[in-house]
Amino acid sequence: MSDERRKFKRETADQRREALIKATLSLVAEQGVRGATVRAIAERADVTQGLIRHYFSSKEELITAAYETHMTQMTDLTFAMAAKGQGSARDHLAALVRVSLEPPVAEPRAVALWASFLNKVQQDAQMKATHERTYADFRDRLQELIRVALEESGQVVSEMRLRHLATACNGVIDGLWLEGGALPDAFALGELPGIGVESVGAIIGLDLEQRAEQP
Amino acid sequence: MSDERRKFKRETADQRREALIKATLSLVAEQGVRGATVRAIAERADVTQGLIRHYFSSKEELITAAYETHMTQMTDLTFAMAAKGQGSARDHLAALVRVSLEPPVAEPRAVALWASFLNKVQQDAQMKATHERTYADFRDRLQELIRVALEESGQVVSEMRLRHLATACNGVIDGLWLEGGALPDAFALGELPGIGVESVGAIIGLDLEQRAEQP
DNA sequence: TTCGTAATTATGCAAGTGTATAATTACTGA
DNA sequence: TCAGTAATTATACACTTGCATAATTACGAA
Repeated sequence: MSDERRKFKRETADQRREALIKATLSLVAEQGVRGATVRAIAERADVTQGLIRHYFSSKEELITAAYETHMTQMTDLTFAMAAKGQGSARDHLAALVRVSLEPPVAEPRAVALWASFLNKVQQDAQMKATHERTYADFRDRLQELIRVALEESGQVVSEMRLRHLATACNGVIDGLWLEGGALPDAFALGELPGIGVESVGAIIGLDLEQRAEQP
Repeated sequence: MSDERRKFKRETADQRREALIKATLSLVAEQGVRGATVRAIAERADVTQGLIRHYFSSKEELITAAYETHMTQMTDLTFAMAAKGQGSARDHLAALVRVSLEPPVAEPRAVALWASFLNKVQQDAQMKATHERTYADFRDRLQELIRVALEESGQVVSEMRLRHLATACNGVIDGLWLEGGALPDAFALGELPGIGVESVGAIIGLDLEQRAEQP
């Protein structure tokens, strides 16, 4: 029988890193950090385990890189999708809320990843930094949208008040995002975006559900 | 030197089970399910590892029991604290929201536990059942509070509408609870309960922040 | 074509994992 | 006081884990 050595193809460093990170994320989503062993990751990326150490100085570093990749992609994807429809600022804000609470942003897989990483985030300094950076990034962008939407309706609010509103809206959005991913069967289709738009509208004092009038 | 066998004291089955569950929960909260090894649990409960198998047929069973204990205690504690002040139904509802978003209900430890268990909950049938039971329990109780508060203000709503309102409020509360525990530094003291009361009030159409008038 | 080298595989190891089982000992009831 | 027994400790085992290192091989440069 074939005791032949396994054939392989050389890939660029970027391709291999990406493949390893992708394999890691899928495993963490399915089985938690616990299930993301070097052997399981290697198998899913279709390489042997030794290669992981060739691209990452430790498994810890791979996990950290995977987390960073995931978080950044999530935030970017969310704002990119919300920016598609070019309407009033109020519509833009409403769209952001909706997009944040629908697939592919809000889904069990993404929440499972978030939950699995939480422990490590609280312990590892670098992951904590990534976490805080992406959180602040999202809230700042949200705050700007709120500011413009309020100005559009003739309201001018203080910077402090604006920060408070953004924090509150961010809390509700993130919260519903988590809830939806953790309990996918608890909400009807489209129910969560509806709750989110209603709540955010109530907090900032704008009716987000009514579409802008036709010109 | 002493190669003496370790001294021990016999305890009741309940005490030992409780101690083992407590040790398990503290380890899971700190280090995730990964850190809750039989040896670590035994050490923290001040017994040797063999004893775990004497009280639980497997480590899996211990984890499941710990989850069940934690979830049930959380729900009961929340409603017990909210029921303390005996005011109007509206005040009672507002108190429930506040209590849910303050320590000791809302704190990093509790959220860390929730997140650590999420993966296992999605895979293990028994844990999934516990999860859904406690969720439904909380929402049903919340729904009843909302119903009475609305009736008190002269409103009668359909059962369907009531279920929708309870789902929405539960989503916001759970969401903010998660957010607060995951990002303890992102909110000022008392900010989260304020956001929660405002949002829940907006959803059901009652001003929860204004206290009931003195008689 | 051939040769050097970096990418990849293969193998081994020490530490940690859950579980099974045997050996002790603290307590109870007579 | 003194067995009996269940609670507890001690030990062993097979398996998995991350990591290190040696052995190969694919591919580009000359």
